[in-house]
Amino acid sequence: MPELPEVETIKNGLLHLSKHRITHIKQSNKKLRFPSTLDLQKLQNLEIINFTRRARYLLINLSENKTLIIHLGMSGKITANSKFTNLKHDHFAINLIDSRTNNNTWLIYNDARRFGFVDLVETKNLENHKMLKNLGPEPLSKDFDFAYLKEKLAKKSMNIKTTIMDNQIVVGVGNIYINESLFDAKISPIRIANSLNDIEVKKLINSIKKIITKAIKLGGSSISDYVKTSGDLGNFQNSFKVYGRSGEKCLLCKRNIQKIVQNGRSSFFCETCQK
DNA sequence: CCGCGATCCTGGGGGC
DNA sequence: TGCCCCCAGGATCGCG
Repeated sequence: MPELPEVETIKNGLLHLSKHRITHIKQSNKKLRFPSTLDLQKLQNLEIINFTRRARYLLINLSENKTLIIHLGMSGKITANSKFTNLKHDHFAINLIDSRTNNNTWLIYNDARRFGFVDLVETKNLENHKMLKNLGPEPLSKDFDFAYLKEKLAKKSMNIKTTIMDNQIVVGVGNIYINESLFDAKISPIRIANSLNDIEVKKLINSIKKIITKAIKLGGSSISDYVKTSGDLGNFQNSFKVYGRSGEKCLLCKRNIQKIVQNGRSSFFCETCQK
């Protein structure tokens, strides 16, 4: 799925649709992650105020104090098109009109695996939504700092990789970016979280911020499903140093990159460079 | 409270 | 071409 850089890129690709008015909505009857009790026709005639993001959730702030929450699961895509052609796995499509120019845009949500979801809430209740209320800090925020992470890791006896992927510790760092961040920090994914010393905690924070920042700059990582709202691919996949490179040579020491499985997810790392 | 595995889905790729 | 198995940017739930 899209991790934080992919959702941030999608959000940025939609900003020009702020101030547009919703005129038509198409919705399939397939369930996404949750059985759909939401009737998107409620969106008719609402105006888009702006687009924001929290963790991996795209938030569309609407008139009448409503917010549409969208999560892309593993394979969700959002594109902005001049036409709606109802492709396989299109789950909803929202027609937007720019009142100044009468320009028409379809915002289309497509998700083959249907692990994503959509919900509509009163904006004042947004932070209390069950999917949002227990989230940790944003990785690029000041709150994600040495003192915070040191305290969190001290209580964790599982491996550092799985720990960082826990959204209650820090949000949006998924399987690609944790693998890349641990390589950058030269820390092995199998290290127990509470065994990291102060220098390692600082390095890990710096590496996560650096990798996430670079990935946003490059428009995210396109492996199989992810595309930008324009339909174009992201570029960070060309910067992978360990993710997906098992059996290939480490760019630093030339030994082979290893692949192991931790909590059901693949981990890629260099046993020589990461301690 | 913790760690771990199963689970929700479809599609692509490799082996045979 | 086809079948079968494994794998995939996530996150929750239930078990011991």
